[in-house]
Amino acid sequence: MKSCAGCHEKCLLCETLLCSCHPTHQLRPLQGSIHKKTYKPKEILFHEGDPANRLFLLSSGYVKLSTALPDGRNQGLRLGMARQFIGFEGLNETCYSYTAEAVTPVEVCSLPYKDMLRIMEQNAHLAIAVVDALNRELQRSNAVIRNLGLLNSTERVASLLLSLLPPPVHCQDIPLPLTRTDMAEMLGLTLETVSRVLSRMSREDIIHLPPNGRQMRIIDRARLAALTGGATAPLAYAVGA
Amino acid sequence: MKSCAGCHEKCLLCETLLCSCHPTHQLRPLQGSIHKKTYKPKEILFHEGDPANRLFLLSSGYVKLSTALPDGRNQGLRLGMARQFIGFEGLNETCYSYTAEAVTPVEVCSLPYKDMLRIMEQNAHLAIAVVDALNRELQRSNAVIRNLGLLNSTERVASLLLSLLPPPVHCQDIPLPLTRTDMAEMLGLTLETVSRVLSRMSREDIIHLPPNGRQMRIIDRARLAALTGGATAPLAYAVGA
DNA sequence: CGATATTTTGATCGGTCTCAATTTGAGTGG
DNA sequence: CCACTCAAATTGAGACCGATCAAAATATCG
Repeated sequence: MKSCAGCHEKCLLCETLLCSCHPTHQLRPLQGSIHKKTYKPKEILFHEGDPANRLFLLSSGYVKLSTALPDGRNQGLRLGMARQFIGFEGLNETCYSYTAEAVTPVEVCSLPYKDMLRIMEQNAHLAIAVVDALNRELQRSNAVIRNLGLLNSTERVASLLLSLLPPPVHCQDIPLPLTRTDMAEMLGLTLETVSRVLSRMSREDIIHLPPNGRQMRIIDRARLAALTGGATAPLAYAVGA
Repeated sequence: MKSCAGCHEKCLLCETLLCSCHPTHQLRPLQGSIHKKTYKPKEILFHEGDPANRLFLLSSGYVKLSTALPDGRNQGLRLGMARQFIGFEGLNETCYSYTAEAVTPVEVCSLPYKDMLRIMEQNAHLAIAVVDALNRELQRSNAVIRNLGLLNSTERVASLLLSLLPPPVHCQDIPLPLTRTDMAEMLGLTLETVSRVLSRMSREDIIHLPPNGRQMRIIDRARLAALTGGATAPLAYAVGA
């Protein structure tokens, strides 16, 4: 974990904060407390229940956020993507309320809550930018709730796949490797059900499943969209800043 | 809809804003744009898709927030309770992303987004208070996602009932009338399933169902809690500020 | 009291889970 | 390069939970 003091052009957190801090010098004293770190796939950023005092901003890669019941049942909440905050909910708590695990190589910046609070106190524009970001997350959460409450297994899988596609309309490849278990945990299904749905979609030439098993390609976006049950809103996993 | 200029002691929005506005006079010019309004049960505050330009703060009563798919399937998102914001997510959108309907007599204050933004710009403490509130909502949403993804019908109903009980531990009565349909829509179940689960709980003397059918009383909180599957976190519907 | 909405309850159906076996792929060391 | 091991994915058979359809019972309200 090294300080971020000298990497303005590469550190998203610095960048974000600097952008919204008109008197730039306000930020200087903080740069020592902003840290940049990389994680390999399957590495844990933090566990649910860990004492929380830092917030993270994802520079690149994907992070799986999940929460569990005492009996071990595990539920995926969302995928953290570039330019999103992670662990912000702990701001006025003592513990993280979910687990964050890298699913790809990941770069994050982090800084202590108390420093973030200090910056927001001094800079209302930044605080408003944060309000904005949280509002967007809330909308994503609402879409997830809708989908879990209303969609059947096919609709859920279709929505997930579409929401994982990056914005360019012509893009076909899903840019991250999710196991059947990962998908099942996000969708409130079992891995077998996910596998069956994907197999059927593949059989019907809607998607292509490489022998690999994880990476996937969308062949027929229109037919896939027709399977979502009209859950139009990009299911909240994707959508960049 | 009357102005709120003269009701500092009764208007939660004024109160909230005044509390966090150190130079109180900053707020004065806004009071003309803060409006107080009351709604009767079943009245709609706003519909999903309506053009959005005001945010609401609930002074008293309960508001059901829900979102629908194009084919009509409807999903409850949460119950808005006293001291919570409603319609905040539209802050940088053009439309409300869900429908808000009173389930009890309701008092709300509202003001235009642009005024809220102006106050936040001038007052970072208020903006931080908003960040706080949104973080709490996000945690509630995460609990809802967890419960929809992991819990069976009995566990869902039990969690809902417990989450509807106001804080005092000895309190037994659920303070708002929800129809079976309301509950089903919040829980991702059918009204028949909800009815069956409630009937069984009543038969086993865990709850009491008045002939009324809507108001309910918790008889054995411990046994009800044992049915939640360890979904400890108050299911995010309740929990006051 | 009659009309309507809501709830309860029953019978059946179907989608998803569960359990199990098999297949496939990735990594390792000979 | 080929066995071997281990993890992940696929596929099948059966069970079960909740949905669906239908009817009866109970409230609410004019």
